[in-house]
Amino acid sequence: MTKQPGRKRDREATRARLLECARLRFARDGYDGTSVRDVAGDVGVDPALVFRYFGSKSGLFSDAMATSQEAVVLPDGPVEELPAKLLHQLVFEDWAEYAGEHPLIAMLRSASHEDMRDRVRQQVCDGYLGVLSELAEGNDDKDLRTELFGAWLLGIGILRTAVGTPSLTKATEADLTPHLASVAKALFGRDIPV
Amino acid sequence: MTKQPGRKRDREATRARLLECARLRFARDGYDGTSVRDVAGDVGVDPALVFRYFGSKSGLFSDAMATSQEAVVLPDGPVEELPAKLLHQLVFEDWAEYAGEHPLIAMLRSASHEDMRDRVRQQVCDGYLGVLSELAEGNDDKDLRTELFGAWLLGIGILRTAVGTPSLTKATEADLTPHLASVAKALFGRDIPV
DNA sequence: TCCTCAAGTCATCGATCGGTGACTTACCTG
DNA sequence: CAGGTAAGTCACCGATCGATGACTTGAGGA
Repeated sequence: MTKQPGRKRDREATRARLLECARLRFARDGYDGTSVRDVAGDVGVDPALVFRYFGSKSGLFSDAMATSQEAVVLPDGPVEELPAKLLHQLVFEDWAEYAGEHPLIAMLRSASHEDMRDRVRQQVCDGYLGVLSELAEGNDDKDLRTELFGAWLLGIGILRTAVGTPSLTKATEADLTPHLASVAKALFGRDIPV
Repeated sequence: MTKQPGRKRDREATRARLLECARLRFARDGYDGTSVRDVAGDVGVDPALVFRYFGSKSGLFSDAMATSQEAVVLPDGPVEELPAKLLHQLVFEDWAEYAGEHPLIAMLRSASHEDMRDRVRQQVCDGYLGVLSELAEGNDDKDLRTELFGAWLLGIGILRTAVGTPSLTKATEADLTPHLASVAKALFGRDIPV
């Protein structure tokens, strides 16, 4: 990712590399902890180029997070397998691109600005909660129970990666699956085989 | 909280006011988003005084968070009431001193530095998880189930205050208690009246 | 080959940050 | 009332930040 004197001049490729490095930096160090010079230095390019391409630092941030949203692939398949799949994706998948943390958890680090909060909420609601809502039945408080289950998955991810609580950090996916099933049954009122 | 020309020169009182305003700033804007000049301006004092009292910005941060830890009162009483009390304290109590958010959730905003992560982990483990562990029985994975329940409470707090998910934001304490009971029963294997 | 236009660079600005040391002011004591 | 001491202030430093505009360089077409 360092400057290579003989590389070609390719606007789109350079732009993509800037976005990639920006995603990693913003996720690992947060918005304030990342400077435009850092990102440009990772790509091996002059910092002024970042402003030519993205207008401002917040523009770079928005574009980087917008492209990251496409990278999150929501699982499909039988609804009974959704909790296990979401747990795997939120907690156990190796998000090397985001310094080992899930993008959502990493984004919370930069949630000081209001637009970041809106983006996280939209991604959570339209993405994960929308998938999870297929699990809930009934009309009374379907959405609430869905969000409660999503809160659990998010809390597990945060305690594991951001806080580093001992038992959850050591736990394997197999250690969590039985509890995943029992909590899913308690919230959704039906058996969820995992 | 502005400068009052006729106020007395009281080192301890000024120091306490600095810590109070620092806690609010750090919680609301994060470590990087808070400047020493901001905190000093809130108290109505010269920024240089902050360095005279706390040595550095990180010293101010450490002292502010150390004093905040004492402010967290862990509930006691019958173990059966612990989940409801913790839920109230983590989610529904009005933490006006910390811009409406629970200190733990606010601290995650400043978790870019490593010592912040250690402090949050220590506070979670020695505090909340220690209290919750009285709920778990058996020896197989007592600690894991305790952390799983703590993860849920933390996730609820984050979805409510930091993400702003719709149903959880609107939910009252009474809306959550039945689900709190069922999940506690699922994880701890015994009835928890709430 | 040479010209053109876009990709990329360079120099620099103004603001703000954490931090330092000399200075001034107010309170307490004798 | 006088003077010492601690609380609080002032001026300033070096570094870094986001951002701007003029400049240079390289690749492709006529």
